[in-house]
Amino acid sequence: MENSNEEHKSLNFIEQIIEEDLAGGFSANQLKFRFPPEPNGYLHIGHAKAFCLNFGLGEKYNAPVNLRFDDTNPSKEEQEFVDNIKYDLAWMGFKWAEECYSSDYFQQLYDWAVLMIKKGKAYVDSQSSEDMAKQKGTPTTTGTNSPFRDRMVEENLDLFNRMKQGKFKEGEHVLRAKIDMAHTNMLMRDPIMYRVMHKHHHRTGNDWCVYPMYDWTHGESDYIEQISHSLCSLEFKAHRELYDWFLDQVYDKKQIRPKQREFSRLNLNYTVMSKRKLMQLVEENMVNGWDDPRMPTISGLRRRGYTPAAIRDFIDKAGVSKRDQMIDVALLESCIRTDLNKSTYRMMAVLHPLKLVITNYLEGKTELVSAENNPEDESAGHREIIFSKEIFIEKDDFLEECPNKIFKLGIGKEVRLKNGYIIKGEEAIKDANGNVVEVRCTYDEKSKSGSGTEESKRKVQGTLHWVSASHNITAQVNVYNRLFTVEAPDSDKEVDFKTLINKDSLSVLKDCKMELALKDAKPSERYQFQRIGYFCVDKDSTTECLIFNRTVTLKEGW
RNA sequence: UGCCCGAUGGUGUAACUGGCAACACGUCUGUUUUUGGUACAGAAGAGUCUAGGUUCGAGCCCUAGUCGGGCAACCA
Repeated sequence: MENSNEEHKSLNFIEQIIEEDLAGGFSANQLKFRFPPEPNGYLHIGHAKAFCLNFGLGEKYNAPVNLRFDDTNPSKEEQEFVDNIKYDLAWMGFKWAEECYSSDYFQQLYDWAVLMIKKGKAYVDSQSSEDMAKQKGTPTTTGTNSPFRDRMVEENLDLFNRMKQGKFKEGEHVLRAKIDMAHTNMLMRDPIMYRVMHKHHHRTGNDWCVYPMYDWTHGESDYIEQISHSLCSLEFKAHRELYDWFLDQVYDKKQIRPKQREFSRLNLNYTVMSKRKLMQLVEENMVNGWDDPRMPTISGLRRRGYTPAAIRDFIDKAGVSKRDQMIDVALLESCIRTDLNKSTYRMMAVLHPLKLVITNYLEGKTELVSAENNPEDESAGHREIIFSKEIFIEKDDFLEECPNKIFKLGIGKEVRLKNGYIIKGEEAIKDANGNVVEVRCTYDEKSKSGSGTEESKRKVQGTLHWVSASHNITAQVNVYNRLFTVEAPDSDKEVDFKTLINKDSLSVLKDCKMELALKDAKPSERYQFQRIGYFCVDKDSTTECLIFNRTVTLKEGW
């Protein structure tokens, strides 16, 4: 059918590059992408931009996307991180074509390096890193050649071989590409390709005593896997020149030549995104682990109650470009509200209970009231809730002298109890300090919700959620707020970001009263607590003590 | 001081390759509502960093400047 109103979704600049390549004759079935995390930390919302982009492109063009662990530095990398990264990606709903490891290519990389030595394109340098740093020059001054730069091929071959055999100590020798010590791009000044490391590798064990550097490894790995478009963040822009140079050393024109392109990384306000800083928060116990619901990690967001759909929607709305982006966390929150609004059951839970006694309600009487499970979804049906003479309402929903325009219960003021009756405040019982500890009220017997009576249709200012005082469960609620007090905790290098942590980022409420229907709630289930927000059952929850994490508040009015 | 990127409402992203600056989030109004939620209707808010130039016409092209970011790990 002709669709003249078809929404023309504009392409981001990466998609435009791909479209241009396609228009220029590149075959669509040669398109191939990759997501290349280093297994030295947990995935966070910033990585989500990269993996949603790559896997999203794979879905859009029906092209394979490899998951490649960039594991060239055994001193920082661990199997634990590999496992968690895979778990997160699978949870997000992404399917990789192949699970690859840069370490799978160590032999090929080594062989190529030997070839480069033979062609006079690489040499073994035997200086200290300090000396090499001095010779590197600065962005404005050229570097100087290493005294070992013109070693004989045979000597280079011999040394490199013995480096591999483990005959040297760490730091004694490195293999360098022979490019140009006067290059304006510092990365081109004879970059290091291999260093000696006597470390156990999570996959290759103790097979290797030399490990390749990122620049030498990444592009060649892309080439080996025949990746068509190698997408990375902006800080690698300057590396592109080296990426291409290394590729030139091994490139065969019959093969696909990978193309590196760079986009800006995603920042979220009121949090930090660097792996190093997140690691610090974990190690110094400022949070309870990588999956603490306050962390911007995928595992933290998951535990907080975020859904894959909401995260993907967020990344989609954030877009892809080449300028620094600091995205308002309100956008993330809007995405999860939109998703949860249509899917979650509405429940009644009182976080700060205040006892309310209906003086004219029969002692010992109970009745069932009907509640809609989800007004956004007719098929979700209804459930019944026990109503009784004594109930709990939210402390904050009672204001002794309450003006009519405020939607709360007051003395002499009427409100509706959700799904129940209209009540009128009569008396506030206080303790010695003047705190209200109980409220007495009367109810209008004819005002029962859904009864159809004139009285039930009365308009009152305010509808309160409630829980029967003798028919409820007590549960714990973790109320989470932003982890930092300022929008950009890491913007000022003079200020330690840890001093900017929000002291109220977590409050644990242990005496919350919830309706009986929540009794069998299971970990990771999500609910809306009416008038409060969205909550997710925590994984540490037990049948004896349910724990709910607040995902996000409802959009706050007034 | 060198090189490389970038600059569009508060935030983010568009503007079909030069033709009245749009969308989302946020903000504010109103309507509906047994959630101060949702839904719906509407409003405010940028004249596209600055100055020149090319052009009938520039957010898009050119030049210079300004501002922001990146680049000198045996990290990735």
